[in-house]
Amino acid sequence: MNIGDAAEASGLPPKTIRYYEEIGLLQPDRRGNNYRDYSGSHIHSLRFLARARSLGFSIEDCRQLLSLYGDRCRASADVKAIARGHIEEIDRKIGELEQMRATLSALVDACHGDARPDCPILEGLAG
Amino acid sequence: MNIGDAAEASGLPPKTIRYYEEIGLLQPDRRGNNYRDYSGSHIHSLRFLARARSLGFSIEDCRQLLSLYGDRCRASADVKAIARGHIEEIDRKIGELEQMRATLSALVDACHGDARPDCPILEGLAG
DNA sequence: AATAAAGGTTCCAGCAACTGGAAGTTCAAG
DNA sequence: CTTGAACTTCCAGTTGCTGGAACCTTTATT
Repeated sequence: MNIGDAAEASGLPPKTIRYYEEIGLLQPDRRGNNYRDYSGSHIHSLRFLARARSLGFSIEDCRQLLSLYGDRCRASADVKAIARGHIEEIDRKIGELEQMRATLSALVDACHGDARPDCPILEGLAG
Repeated sequence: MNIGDAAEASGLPPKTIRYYEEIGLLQPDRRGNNYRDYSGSHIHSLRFLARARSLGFSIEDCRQLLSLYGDRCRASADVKAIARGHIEEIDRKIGELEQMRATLSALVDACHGDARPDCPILEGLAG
């Protein structure tokens, strides 16, 4: 299967798939014409990667998850630990964003937002 | 005022301050020895930038906000529009993260997380 | 059979917003 | 006078791709 079809099948752009190969996430076979050749299990891995990335896992997390995915003797505890760590990270980010949102939205509410130059938002930023 | 003191006064690292200069956010004076020289109003701008960045405004947003901040004839509506746009962006990000969190946390809850290889998280990622 | 279009290949550059490090001034203290 | 801190510039690396150039192979059309 050519990279274009692999892209179609996995939902990842060809560029991204080549990039994943470059950083050693996934090594496809090569055909006589030097074209990459993706098997069913490659496609499976690509879809796995696509989902893991869409859930916000870092590339390094993905590397570990993929390795655990391919390890028939893995302990589910290892996977769970990575996922838990990632949830904590997500919670941290959500917290930060909500903090920003609250501050910002207080400033926006205080601003009349018309043609006059007086502006509580800028004043708030100026401190 | 030297860059080290400006860093101290603004809370931004010297590297960041130089970077802001490089991208044209803020032009300090130069002394005879080629050292950068920051005035009170420079410090004010740096603190403004530090706060705006900590609220998640992009550098380009900051550039506009800083320009509005320095414009005595600005309309507060312009500022409010930028801030509103940014809040929307924050809301979008929060939404995405919460979506991820929900999916991920369902997977984590389904995973027994012990020494056995059976793992709903990996199965979920595999699709 | 010739050719054009589509899809493959490599490599290099760039995005955001810094950050680290090297190599070379200049300044302040003892 | 020397040591060390703080300053200068420039280049490389971070994360995770993405765009483009230059070239090769396959496929479709004439």
